[in-house]
Amino acid sequence: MGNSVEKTDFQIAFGRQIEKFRTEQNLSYRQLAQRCDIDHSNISKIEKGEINIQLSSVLQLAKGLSISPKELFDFNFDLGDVIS
Amino acid sequence: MGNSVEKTDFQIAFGRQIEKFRTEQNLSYRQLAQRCDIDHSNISKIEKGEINIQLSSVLQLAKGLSISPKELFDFNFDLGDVIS
DNA sequence: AAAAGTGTGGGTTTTTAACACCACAATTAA
DNA sequence: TTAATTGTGGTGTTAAAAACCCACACTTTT
Repeated sequence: MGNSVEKTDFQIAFGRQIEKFRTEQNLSYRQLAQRCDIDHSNISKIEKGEINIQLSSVLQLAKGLSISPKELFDFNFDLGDVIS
Repeated sequence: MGNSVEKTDFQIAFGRQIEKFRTEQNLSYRQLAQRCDIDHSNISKIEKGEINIQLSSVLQLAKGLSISPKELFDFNFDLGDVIS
């Protein structure tokens, strides 16, 4: 039932970044979706850390938010917590 | 024959970053592979921009190179060139 | 009140990367 | 010379992202 994919802390932190930039710009899921060619329902899942997106999607999100990919990763994250 | 995935400028630029950090630390593919749980042959492909890796792999690479994910994206890239 | 927009979740199909290998030529070290 | 290491390709399997759709309760706008 439901998700076979686990949420990782990194995915969740990344998702929060997307949400932060999206809300700063007063964009809805559907509006951002239109700008970056990602389905609005998937953007919801990305923000909640439910999917492990690819590099191409990172780029699309950066484009849709008009920021550099680097800024999307501008958050604190402890690499020591990475399991494998 | 060969690759179904096209190299994008972004993948290539990202790959160059990996190569830069890896060579700065005098690591071979196999040495980096050991540190980040990614097969050495795949690291070769990532550096050449041949694969569209996932967020989890970005994190593994950052961990293997002992740098923040943000630094991996610290390169110039013109979002205006993004097609879709 | 009606219409439009919102976040959210479900489901299906197609695409594709991760993964775990193997093989080999060239280089470097013993 | 032999052995080890390196970068580089190829392959088949499997899990999951991406793309697409829809539906619904709730809020905002008209």
